[in-house]
Amino acid sequence: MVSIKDVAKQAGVAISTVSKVLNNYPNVSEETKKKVNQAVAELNFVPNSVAAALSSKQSGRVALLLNLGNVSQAVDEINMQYISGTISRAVELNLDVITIFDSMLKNKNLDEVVRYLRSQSITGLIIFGMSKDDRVLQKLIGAQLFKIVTVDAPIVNASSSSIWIDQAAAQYDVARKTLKENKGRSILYLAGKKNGYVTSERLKGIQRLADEEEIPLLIRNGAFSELQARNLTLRYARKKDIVVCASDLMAIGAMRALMDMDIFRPVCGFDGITLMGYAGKQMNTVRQNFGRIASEAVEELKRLLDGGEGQQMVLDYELVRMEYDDVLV
Amino acid sequence: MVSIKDVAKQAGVAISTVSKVLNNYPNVSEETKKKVNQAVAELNFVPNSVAAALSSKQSGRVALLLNLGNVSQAVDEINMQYISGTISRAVELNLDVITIFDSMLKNKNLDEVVRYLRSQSITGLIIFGMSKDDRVLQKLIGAQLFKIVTVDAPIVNASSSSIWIDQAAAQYDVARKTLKENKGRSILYLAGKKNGYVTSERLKGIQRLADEEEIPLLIRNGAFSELQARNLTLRYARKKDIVVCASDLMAIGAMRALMDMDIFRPVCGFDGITLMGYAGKQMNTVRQNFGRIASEAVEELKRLLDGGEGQQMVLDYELVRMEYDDVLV
DNA sequence: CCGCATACGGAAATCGTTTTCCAAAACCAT
DNA sequence: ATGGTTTTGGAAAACGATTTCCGTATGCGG
Repeated sequence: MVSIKDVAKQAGVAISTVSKVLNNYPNVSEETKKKVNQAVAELNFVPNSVAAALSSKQSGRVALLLNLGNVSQAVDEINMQYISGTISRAVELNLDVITIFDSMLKNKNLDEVVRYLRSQSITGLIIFGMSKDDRVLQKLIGAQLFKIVTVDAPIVNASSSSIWIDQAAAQYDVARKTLKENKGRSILYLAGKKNGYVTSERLKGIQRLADEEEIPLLIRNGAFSELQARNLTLRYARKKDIVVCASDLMAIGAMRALMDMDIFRPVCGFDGITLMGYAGKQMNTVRQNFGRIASEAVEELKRLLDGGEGQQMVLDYELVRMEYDDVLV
Repeated sequence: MVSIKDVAKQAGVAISTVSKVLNNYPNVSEETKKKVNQAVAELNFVPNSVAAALSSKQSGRVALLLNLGNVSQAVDEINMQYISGTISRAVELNLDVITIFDSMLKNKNLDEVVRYLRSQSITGLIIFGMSKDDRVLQKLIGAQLFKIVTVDAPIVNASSSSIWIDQAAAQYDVARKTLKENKGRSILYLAGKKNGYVTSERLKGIQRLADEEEIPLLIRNGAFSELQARNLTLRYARKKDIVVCASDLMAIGAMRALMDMDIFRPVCGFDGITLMGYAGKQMNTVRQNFGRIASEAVEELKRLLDGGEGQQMVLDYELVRMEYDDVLV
């Protein structure tokens, strides 16, 4: 393997000089640079990032933690956007991503998880969709070994940042829009998984709407499950004017149930996934730009790794109405 | 940071001895092992894999190349199964995966791609869904720097293996089943993207069926696109008894078109993705177990990295009939 | 032309392992 | 005891970069 040493010899300069040229250090004359670059080209030299990491003690390695949740269509789409968004931006920023699923962490003891990350020289973590009191997350923060960026799970400390969209506002907005469009006077709300951050935020949003409008609000826990949403809809939808769901998948379940019952109720969802187009009816939903969120998360992590202070960022969302034609490719 | 040196001191042995214990080398007495392990525990020592990689020249780093193709729901689901299948197994085998999307490679010159992989000390590649004469793939093989496992793109050489399912047989089977169940006597076949390996294999399968049954076969190129499948169905479905599609997504497009036309034709797909449940009708399809394929690919790569010879593997598939209840969670 | 400041380039230590090679110790049969 | 194996443990040289520190050119003003 051709090393920096060979380049130095070929260029007739010292090893350290080559390193300086390679890393754009000052105090190297143009002439020397040229010599070095030529030697690099001639020898087709590629720096060994492993050696560089060891030497500089900066691995540039970052782990991406994903919550596979109850595996489903919807989650796949979201996770793929997270993954591709993260990786693309990371490569641009010269970070090196290894992907980890929470399912790989379950039934492992927490120390093992930390050991694994440490052994991999991982210095930064991007964590998607993990509730803020998840024990894994707590352990990772507690270890104080990593810079952490969480998405949709606000944590506050100097070496961590959080990014989220205002779930309460979004839930409020989409429900309100649906309510107004249909002149509804009561709401069936199918909530997400218990104890989740986004679940409780969205609950706040819908609660605020009901309070402001002074209309009845029936809340049932649908746990982000299509089947549960379906069953709850079959059971409760007749009694309320509109069905507001904490996720698109649930909205689809609700819509299907309504079609089976042969009654009409406006339904709205949350997430803006493609599957919405297959629900059979138009629906309002909240589009979160997951790719962009991921990309921002990477940038934020980079900032932390470069010594920046932790901060909180709120990104925007968009209300959309989805139907089949929107997804056809 | 606590290093192997500290462990050696604490245990009262030499560095090399610690290393031997850590890596299960022979010729270390039980007693010494115990001392070392105790020291490791006391100091909470975690080996630095970067240093190990540099020293041993075995990075254990592997890249996973994914074809995002025309980004869609279906592709997301398949890719997620590939990714999670790959990563889970890789961690078990102590390989270290970095994920790359072909979209990150487009409009990069090929040398850059190789340089990137080299600089990352990547020694093995798992490549999903890339046609065998893709220029990137060709370049990677040509570089002779990597052990490669391709999925659904047979290549033959000593440092490469390929895994695939028998696309022709699967296409034949599912189409035949659909034909027989419905006593059809003619076929409209909507094919996949031109020049793809799986496309041409599946074509062979459908062709064989038509030949054997001595029935008319109309082939149109639908490029794995839902919209194209829809349009082609609108145009040609009346003339044939059944519609055989080269992918589930196309099958859904076809089914929707038929519903719009208000005529009935049996449709079958290929892949077995969840989305099929939302098509509105039951359909036959071929279920490929993408997770298992990924897992096998990782094992095969490990074998290659350990010095094994390249080989070809054919995995099995399964005919299924999918409907809404199958996907409800 | 001298002296001083600055730009430039090089020698060498370092990062934390693995691995080779060798010496010492332990064992065994005679 | 002796000599010869076999275990066992240690010293030291890699691996391929980065980075610090220092000495020498170089430039410039006087």
